[in-house]
Amino acid sequence: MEAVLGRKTLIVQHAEKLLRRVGFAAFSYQDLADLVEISKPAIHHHFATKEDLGLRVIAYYEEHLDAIVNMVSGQPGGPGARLRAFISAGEEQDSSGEICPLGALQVHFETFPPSMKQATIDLTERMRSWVTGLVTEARSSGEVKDWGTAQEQAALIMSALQGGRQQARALGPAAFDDVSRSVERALFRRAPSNRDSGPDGAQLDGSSTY
Amino acid sequence: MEAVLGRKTLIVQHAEKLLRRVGFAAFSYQDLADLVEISKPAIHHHFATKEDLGLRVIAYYEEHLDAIVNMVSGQPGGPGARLRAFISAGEEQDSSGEICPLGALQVHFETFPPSMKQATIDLTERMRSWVTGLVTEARSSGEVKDWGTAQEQAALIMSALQGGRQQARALGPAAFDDVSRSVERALFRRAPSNRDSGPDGAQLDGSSTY
DNA sequence: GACACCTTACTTACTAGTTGGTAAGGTGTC
DNA sequence: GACACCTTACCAACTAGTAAGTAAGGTGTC
Repeated sequence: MEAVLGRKTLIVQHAEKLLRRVGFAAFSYQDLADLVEISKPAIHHHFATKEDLGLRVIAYYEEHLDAIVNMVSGQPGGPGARLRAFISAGEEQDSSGEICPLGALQVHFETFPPSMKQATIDLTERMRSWVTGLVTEARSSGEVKDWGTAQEQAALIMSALQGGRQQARALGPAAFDDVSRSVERALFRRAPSNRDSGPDGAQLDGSSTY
Repeated sequence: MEAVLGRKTLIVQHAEKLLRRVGFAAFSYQDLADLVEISKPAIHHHFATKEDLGLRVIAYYEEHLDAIVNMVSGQPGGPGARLRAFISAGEEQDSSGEICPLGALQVHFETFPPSMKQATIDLTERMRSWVTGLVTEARSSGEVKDWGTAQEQAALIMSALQGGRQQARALGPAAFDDVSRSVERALFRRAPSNRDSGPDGAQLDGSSTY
């Protein structure tokens, strides 16, 4: 059995990669079974329906967001540093061709059953409100420019980082770094901290951030 | 036959909507046939393989980009006005739940056959270089802030507008307007021209812009 | 004008293979 | 024996694509 990590967890991890790579409708239980090296009905044993599996994957993303929130809140420095940490969290991860989870959920929205649509909406709204809070604090500390509202700035950050990951699929990883730098320059009064200092910044466990 | 618009064109139009809504792998020839009200093999008559159809849809997007380029270059005012016209072109279109074509191509990239992947890369690069040119002109006219490079600013514009359309799927159309306004405020020295003056701006034929 | 011959645009009926999901049973551990 | 976890064998429904035939219309040539 050698369940070092638990088969169920392994299934979810492979499923989330497939969801992000090709979408929910475009991968089959058989694809997943081949990756996990298990029979197809064994997947059904853990997740009776594909909808169950999809919901679990979204829950996995919720946990991923928790990890980001913790990483950012544990960042040394003031609110500005925390916002910067969030914006640059996605940089210099290999993440070749991997798009951001939230973007994947939104784009494949129409292929979801209702329960997954609702979970997508919930996650998006939670993310939006958290980023808006982050921006609000950074604005009141005076480090961030004050054009527009905090909500508008948060919308820019989320949309740009999400779109950037996708552009990188066609243009290569440098395209994402352009966006990440650009977001920071558009928002902060002072220039970005030096970005190409190697892998010293806080890094998350795995795959691309938000 | 009543081919007012041409069956072939009608097939392409429905296919591009499906591609944008659910992705390339997630719609079937039967889905398409039902929409066009024609038999499934009749679609095969016009497009022997799904790949042929996909390539034609991307060519359709190329034409759509041509239309945007023409609309923008025909805009009264200087380079700044042209850039503003591009940024706000996607606003106040109903486009409920419709994401931008380029984003759809990039996100569904991995489900494409090689020829469609290449066409996606080509279209993305053409778009990137055109937007970068637009930004470069607007910068030299002094209307645009000069943080970062023109390429970085162009990357921000494209990514943000693309991500914004997707966020709107989960958060409603207002989320996109937040982004659109935000992009303009992040880039231009002067505040945006009044945006809620009703539908008087240049509008394109149909569905969501880039 | 009438016949031959072509293309375009479709139809119904089919193929081989894949889809999510199920039924029944085997094997281990507590 | 009860449960977790897995297997093989199967199902109906669906997939892209094919085969074969039909109806309409154009374009020659006599």
